[in-house]
Amino acid sequence: MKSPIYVKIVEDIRNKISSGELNPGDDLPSETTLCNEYDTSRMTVRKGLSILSNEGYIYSIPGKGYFVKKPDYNKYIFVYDEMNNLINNVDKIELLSVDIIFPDEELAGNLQISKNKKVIMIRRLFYTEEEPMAYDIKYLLYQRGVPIVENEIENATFPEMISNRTSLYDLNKELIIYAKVPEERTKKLLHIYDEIALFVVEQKLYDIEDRPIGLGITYFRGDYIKLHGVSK
Amino acid sequence: MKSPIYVKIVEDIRNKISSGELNPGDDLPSETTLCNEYDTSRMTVRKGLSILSNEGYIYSIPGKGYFVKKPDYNKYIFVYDEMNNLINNVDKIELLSVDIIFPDEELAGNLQISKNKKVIMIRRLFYTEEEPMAYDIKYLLYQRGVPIVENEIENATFPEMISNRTSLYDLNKELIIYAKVPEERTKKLLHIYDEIALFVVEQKLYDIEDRPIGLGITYFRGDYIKLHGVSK
DNA sequence: TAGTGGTCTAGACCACAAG
DNA sequence: TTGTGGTCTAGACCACTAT
Repeated sequence: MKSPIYVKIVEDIRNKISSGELNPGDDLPSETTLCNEYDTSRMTVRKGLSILSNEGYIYSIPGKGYFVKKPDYNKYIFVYDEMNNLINNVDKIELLSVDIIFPDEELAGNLQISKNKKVIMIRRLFYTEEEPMAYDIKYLLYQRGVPIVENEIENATFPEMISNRTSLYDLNKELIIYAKVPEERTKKLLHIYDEIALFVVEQKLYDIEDRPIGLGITYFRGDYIKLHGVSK
Repeated sequence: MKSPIYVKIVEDIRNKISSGELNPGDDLPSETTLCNEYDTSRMTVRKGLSILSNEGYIYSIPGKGYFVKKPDYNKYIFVYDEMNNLINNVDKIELLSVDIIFPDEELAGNLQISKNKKVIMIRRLFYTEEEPMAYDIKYLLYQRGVPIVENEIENATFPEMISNRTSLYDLNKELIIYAKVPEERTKKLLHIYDEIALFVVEQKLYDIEDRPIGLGITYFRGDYIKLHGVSK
């Protein structure tokens, strides 16, 4: 029933911040002051302040003190995986092609390689309930000695595809999303006969030193996908 | 030049995890074992483990030990604000209307209110370089005594609009994004003459108890917006 | 020089898991 | 009963900031 002292400290200060009693830029009482206020040791006070700092409420400047931070009210967390979204999940995948190609200007720039480096191109079609819902292209740096296992490629998400050469813990990723009108070729692939918008997701993978590993572009039928994000 | 002991502990264990020497589900040495390995005190070991835990590499179970966590390789962080995106920023805003309305079925459901509760509807048009780039509608719960300051409404992002009644620290938010073909009315507003897709962002605001405060829908011209997200 | 936060110690007691 | 992590103490030394 009784909660730790540091939780009490966290709650008190958090309340003061969200109620407006403490405002962004204001300084907090010093650690020793809080030790006296809560009749506890410095390590306990620091544990509480460390939590508030991790939660983004405060920050500290050595030699000066703790200060209230401006809230980050434009940040959202999205869970994205080309196979699953808010309104439809992929239940069948057709592997259209796997090729070794030389990149054009744009792709070479994206992958930060010269145009004579080989690139693996994988094209797939995603289905849901027998209907094509997305056309997917991945470009991966070609690496000698790292075999392409078609079976694995066929059903893998992009991070999974490269998990045999880069640890998923070390992978940096980037998404760019936008809407666009489909071209004729894409309309055919996705069985689009009426006017339907495309929802495009470009996914870039980088290694731990931020060198590009791969580029993926997924063209979703606009009526088959919604992405969802939350603050906190 | 010399770094703290806990940093060394963090780096060592993080390396073991990303190199594959330690795998998801594996257990780590106990705190006392690490105390001996690094010839340091328990609080120092715990500081290191606490950082790894915050970074999502490990978790602990009281009485059992520390374990390696599966990486969260589908998570992305987006910074969204209806006024600014990867390719265009809003530089002029036209306030189309501010009305008090009664919600239809759908809106009442979204805001979790009955249909006889008043709702404020704000319609705006966003411009960039004299071109309309987005049509924006906000629905806010009507609160007696909280005045509508047109001047503030006109230029505010959604979280800013309600910052006088709910602390930005306590605000929970949700985004739903999708692509769609514009209706005739929207095409006129956004000066769309060719075929152009719409990029739609629905933004829901909740108070700290997750009660809805407002719903915003922004219809961007597809050629004027790209959103950007990163892992980590 | 006095005050601040950052690192660290060598103990302690507790609740909980497992054998 | 032993080992684990969770909480907490009462000190210490350091580097940095402000006066």
